[in-house]
Parts: sequence; structure tokens; C-alpha cells
Amino acid sequence: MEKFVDVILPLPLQASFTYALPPEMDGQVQIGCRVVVSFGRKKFYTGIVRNVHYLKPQEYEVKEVSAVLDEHPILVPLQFRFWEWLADYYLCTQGDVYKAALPSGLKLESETVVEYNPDFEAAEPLSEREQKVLDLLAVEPEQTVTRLEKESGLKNILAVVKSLLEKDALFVKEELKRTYKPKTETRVRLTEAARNERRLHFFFDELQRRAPKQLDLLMKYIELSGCLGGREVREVSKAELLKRSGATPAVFSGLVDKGVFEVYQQEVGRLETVSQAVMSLNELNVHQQRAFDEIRASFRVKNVCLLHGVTSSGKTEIYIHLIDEAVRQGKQVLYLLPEIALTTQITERLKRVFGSRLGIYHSKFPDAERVEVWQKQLSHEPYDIILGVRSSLFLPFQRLGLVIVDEEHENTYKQQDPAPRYHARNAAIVLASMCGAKTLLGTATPSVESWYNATEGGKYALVELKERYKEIQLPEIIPVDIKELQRKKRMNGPFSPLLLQYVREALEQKEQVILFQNRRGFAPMIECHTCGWMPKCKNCDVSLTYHKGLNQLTCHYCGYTQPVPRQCPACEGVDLRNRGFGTEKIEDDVKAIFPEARVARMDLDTTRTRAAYERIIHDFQQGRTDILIGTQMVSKGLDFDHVSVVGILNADSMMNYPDFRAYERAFQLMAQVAGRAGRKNKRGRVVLQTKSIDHPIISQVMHNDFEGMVAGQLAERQLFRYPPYYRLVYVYLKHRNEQLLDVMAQTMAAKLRAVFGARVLGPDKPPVARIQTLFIRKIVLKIETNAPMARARQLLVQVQQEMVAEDRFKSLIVYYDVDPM
DNA sequence: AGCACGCCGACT
DNA sequence: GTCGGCGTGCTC
Repeated sequence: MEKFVDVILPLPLQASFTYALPPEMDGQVQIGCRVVVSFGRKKFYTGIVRNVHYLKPQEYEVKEVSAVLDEHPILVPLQFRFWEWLADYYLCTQGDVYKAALPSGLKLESETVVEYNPDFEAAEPLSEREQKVLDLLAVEPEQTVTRLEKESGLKNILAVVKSLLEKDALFVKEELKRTYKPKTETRVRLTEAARNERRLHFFFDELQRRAPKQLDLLMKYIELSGCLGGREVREVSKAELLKRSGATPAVFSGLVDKGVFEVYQQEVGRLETVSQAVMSLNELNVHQQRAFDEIRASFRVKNVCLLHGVTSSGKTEIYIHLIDEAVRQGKQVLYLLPEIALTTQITERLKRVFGSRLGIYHSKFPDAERVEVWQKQLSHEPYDIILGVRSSLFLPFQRLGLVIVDEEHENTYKQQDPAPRYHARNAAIVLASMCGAKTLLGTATPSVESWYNATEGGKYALVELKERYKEIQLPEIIPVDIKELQRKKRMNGPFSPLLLQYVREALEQKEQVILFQNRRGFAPMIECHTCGWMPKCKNCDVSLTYHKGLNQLTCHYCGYTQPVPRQCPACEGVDLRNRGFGTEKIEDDVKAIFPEARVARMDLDTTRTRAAYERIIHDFQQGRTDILIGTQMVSKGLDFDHVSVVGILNADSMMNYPDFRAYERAFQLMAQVAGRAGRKNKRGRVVLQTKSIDHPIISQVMHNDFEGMVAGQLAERQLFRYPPYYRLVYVYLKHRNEQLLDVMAQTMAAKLRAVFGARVLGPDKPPVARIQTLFIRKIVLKIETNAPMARARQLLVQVQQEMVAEDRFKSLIVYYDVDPM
């Protein structure tokens, strides 16, 4: 009977598409395999088989699958459930999820390679265009479709390729096999004969007299492989042996000819494998041990546990013990880190403990390596532990037992722009529960949401670790009122006299300094230079952003706008200016004040490449830098030993960020940055410069009063209807005609109000109100967290459909951001 | 998304 | 009279 497959395509389309399976492909295809299909008149895509069945669609003609790319599924069944949940919850299509999930090496589109069929004989005359393509393929039998398009100069190339495919003149090449030719290397070992110790001693004597260089080489091999120690023999590559011994290939072949060495080929991964002796675990101190025990106990009753551990309390060590335990039970572990924190410090530590059982999945690695990790996860011996960024959630896991989300509060876990706009921490919890696994969230400064879930909400268990490792004292935090100093003209650029004094002292004592400035470049806000006043929105209690072009102030939230005032309403000063010093400017100032100091800057500009990023960290760690100036980057996952002074140059820039999370984030950032200060025997000092010295957050940071901060925030969030009490959904509307868009946005908001009532805010102009030719409007939905979300989603989609059903609103583009950041 | 089809303005 | 603008609808 004729078989059909339903295919997910990498497109933002709701439906899956059905293709017929040609008889010769029957039996090869399973759910989760990739297939190449023609879609529309021109395009070929790699699709994922979602379903195999015998139901011939009646309403339309089906096309045939062009090629099957996998013998075995590249997705495990559970992943489809995960994809479905993600698409459903974050209101996007499965195609969107597919695009985010697979490394690009696994989803080539018109990069699909076609191959010339040498046995092809034309039954009928070919068109000129077809002949041209065949001529090109005769010269080079395998080419990508895009390449053919370029070379031929033909416009509608895929149609030609398609008709040639139908005539069997071409094949679609199985991309998988071409790309993943495993890498091999030449390795050396002793021959069977030489492995006999008596024979080996005979060779020693022989070589000592006649070939000392060969003897040296042999000794080096024995050292590297450890083959005489009675321990396990380490495999040695020829390249490594020659490099380490300094011997020439001629000396090497001498030993091969004498029957001492033999060479063999070994498959190696592109990812470097660590085969050195694996280090044993560090013992946990008494506090860590208590936390460890509490976490394990909590997993018996809850699926998620929040570990709140102050900076330098040794959370990583606890993770390592939990990972070790899970692995011993035959489970897999996923260790998630925010992009920026995936530094060598943590990867090296884990590599030393877990060696080749650890796989790393990082977007800065070449795609081939990501594909290789993927394939390995499908194999019979997958990595036990994956250390990765948010996209590693999509890797196939066969027996996931534990997920660790480190730096749980980091907002980079939320994917911003292309859909799926998912939150990796929350998605991780869902994935884990689908797998029957546990999730550990770790951080020094929990997000308000997670804290709520671990306390009032009761969803998570809470484990606290308040003691710092090795009894390093928490730093002394000294607030400095720069508003007052500015008035008295005692500021030296962005620095207060106190900060300069401390920096000078640190430099004299050969200690290091970190200067933290929230954002690079100009911040789009204005402030009164005299009193520090910043314009705020009447409705939303957030600072207004400054739009230079329009000379207007806008609210990020409700879209409220007002012109830039000429005079400060607080002090009547007229010196209103763009707020903020960029890190570059600070670097210049520091160099002018401390010409003898070695200064480095760490921000987006100076860390474009992974290497540059690591070099800055390494130099600082090695003491080759005295003063490090940086943005949030300096606060992430780094441990430095010789920092005695940290300067927070302008706390206000964080507090006034136009966002309901600004307060929370400011606290997190300041706490994290402050945590960088402190050495084994000396208490670190943090100079906290601010214009709002009386703001409660300053005292909360000073006293490390996390709970005070959260309590205040929770009260405010409840009052103003924000997470964790309410779930936010942003509805974005796009259209090229602004007037029409406004009408559509009003109409849609009205329709939504009919269903959701006062939970609907807007429509408003978002801060970026136009992208290219499209204008944008935003409607905000605030839904009680305990309301049935499935129903809300259903209603949303229904309203969207009603809208598009009206013919004047046909071309409206709608997309969603669920749980926005 | 991406592409073809189709209906209105400035050009050989 | 055509070339080409982008609005609209479809893709298994």
C-alpha cells in the first residue's frame, strides 16, 4: 500500500505537509528521519518526518519525497513532545522550533547537493536549460543547487533541477554521509612481538648500540603511553609522538621497519577528547555537604530545587558531586550556562573531573562539532554530561536524569528575536519533567520568579548556602553620593575622590581593580546633570527612553510620549543631557589619571571573538592587568583572586532602566559585581557611586539583603500585576501602512478586551516602532498565573484568526512574546 | 518564509 | 503598446 509521510518544514507555517513515499524508499523511513522535499515551485527543504501513514490526502495532489537523509531517526520520540509543548506555549510554529533546534549542518536547504546520474539516457529531448545544468554536472558531478544556479546563470534553477530529478537524470545526494565523514588520525602502538617484555629488552639493547635516536623515540613512546606501568595503555598519535620527541619521520619509520612500532587508523571526534587521568572529586566542606544532602532530599518530593548560594560559596563543587552521582546511576546530565558564562574556567574544571564523558555544546563552536555532539548523543555511547548554552536543550537525550541551570537569574536564557522566544530555564524544567528528570536552579541572586516559586508558590524546593568558601569575607560596600560631589564639583570625570584613593592604594599594593559600568556607549535616556532627575512615565513608573531623532521621550511599556523638557522639573536646572559614560571614555580617563597602570577593557567591542574574550580574562588572572573596566561581562562566572577594589561607577543607570525588572536586575548586577572583590586574607572594598543615595536598593546591596529586595519587589509586582503573579504576553502587530496598522491594533485590542477584559493594555508604540518597511504596535496581556493558560492561548489564536478573516486586515502580521524579558 | 500571479504607472 | 512596482494567496 502506498505510504505517506507528514513533514515539518523549517518555515513559520502552522501545518505539516504530506508527501508520498516512493516505493524504493519504503521501509527506510521512520518518524524522526530527515527527508528532502520540494516545496512550492522552486524550493527544496530538509524536513522532519513527523508521521508515517497510509491515508492518501483527497483534497490535493501530493508530491513525492525526493530523498531520505537518515537511516535512523535523528530525534527521539520525546523530543517531538518537547517541540510541541514549546510551539504551543510560546505561540510559534513547530517549524520555528525546528529551525532553532537543529544545528544548521542538519537542515541544509538549497544547499542540498545534487549528483549526476552517469547511467542517465534521455528518452526525450531535453530543454536548453536542462541541458545546461547537465553539462555543468558533467564537469563536476556533485554540486549544490545554489552553486548550479550561479554557474548556469539560470533563474528558475530549482524547477530545472526538479524536472531533471523527475527524469532520473539527477539524484539528491545524501548530505549526511558526505558531511560526517569521521575524522581519523594515525596512531602508534607496539607490535605484538614488542609487547613481550623480554623481546622489548632485546630491542633496547639492539637500539642502544646501533640507533640511539630510535631508542629515544621508543622511550618517549613508553613514557607517553604508560605501557610499562601495568596500567591502562594510553593511545598515542603519531603526530603527538613526533612532536613531543622531536624525532624525524625517518627515525619513526626505522622502528616500524624493525617491527617495534605499528601504525593504525583511529576515528577521532572533531571535539577534542580528554583522555588524561581524570581527577577525583574535591571533598565538600561541611556547608556544601549539607546543601548537597538537602538538594538530594528535596528531589524526593519536588522536581525542581533552587540553590541560593552566595558568591564564592562553591556551588560548582556541589554541582559536580550531583553530576557524579547521577552519572553513576547511569543517568545523563545537562548543565546549562548562559552564553557569556561558558568560559574556560568552568569547562576546564568539569573536563578535569569528567574527562571524555563531558561534551560541550556552544554556539561559538564550528557547526560540524555541534553536529558531531548531536550524532554522539544518538549513538550507543552518548556523552554522560552535556555542558551547553540554551540550544543544548534540543539535543537528543536517551536517559536524562538531571538538569542544572546555572546562573538561573540570567535574562540571556530568554531567546529574544527569532521565534521560538523561549526561556531556557523554564523550558528546561518542562523537558526534565518529560524525561522524569530533576532540575536544579543555581544562583547567588535568584530571579524574583524563581524565589517566589521556591517560597510562597511552593513549586520548588529551596536550599540555601550562605557561607563563603574558605571563609572569604563578603566585601565592604561603601556608597558614595555623586550627586552631592558633582554639585561641589569634586568629581574627577566619572570617579569620586574616594574611589580614586582606593584605586591608588590597590595599585601601590599590587592588587587589582575592577571598574564596572553598566552599558557601553550612550544610553538612550536623559538626566538632569545638576540633580540627577530623570523623566519617568506617569503610568508605568519607569524611566522614559530618549529618542534623539524625534527629540521625544517614550515609555517602553505603555507607549506614552512627551517632548523633552527644557528645564528640570525638580531643580529647574537647564543642563539636561544624555546620561552615561561609555566604557571607552572611562578607559581614557583611567589612563590619564593612572598612566603607569595596565588597563584593559571588556565589553562587546573588545570581546568579539572567543579568543579575545579569553585573553582578557587570562591576562587579568595572571596579573598582567591592573585595572579591568567592563560591562556586565565582568560579573559573570569568573573568579579572580587578587581583586581588592571594585568600583560601580553609576548605579543609577541600572536602577532607571525602563523595565519592571530594572530593580531586580540592578540588585543582581551590583551584588554579582561586588562579589568579585575579596581575597583570601583581606576583605574587599566596593565603592558604589550613586546619585540616589537614599534609594532602598543601595542599602539592600550594602547589606546583601536579598530577601528584603525580593519582598519589596514581590509586593510591587502583585500590586502592578506583573510576574510572578501575572503572566505577560506581548502581542506584536506589524504592517507597512501605519494608519491602517493603528486601526488594526485598536480593533484587535478591542476584540481582546471583549475576551480578556482589563487584562489587555494598549496598543502602544514599542520603542522601536518600525523595522525596515514595517510599522509595529504592541498589545500587552497580563493573565493571572493561576488562570488556565491553554484556554488563554486558544482565545488569543481565535482572535487572531478573526482579525485575519476580515479582508481589510488580510496582510496583518501577528507574533507573540510569551513571558517577555 | 519565498515565490508566482496579477493588476496599475512611466517608458521604448 | 510593454516593463516592473508590490499587494495577495498558496505551498503537500
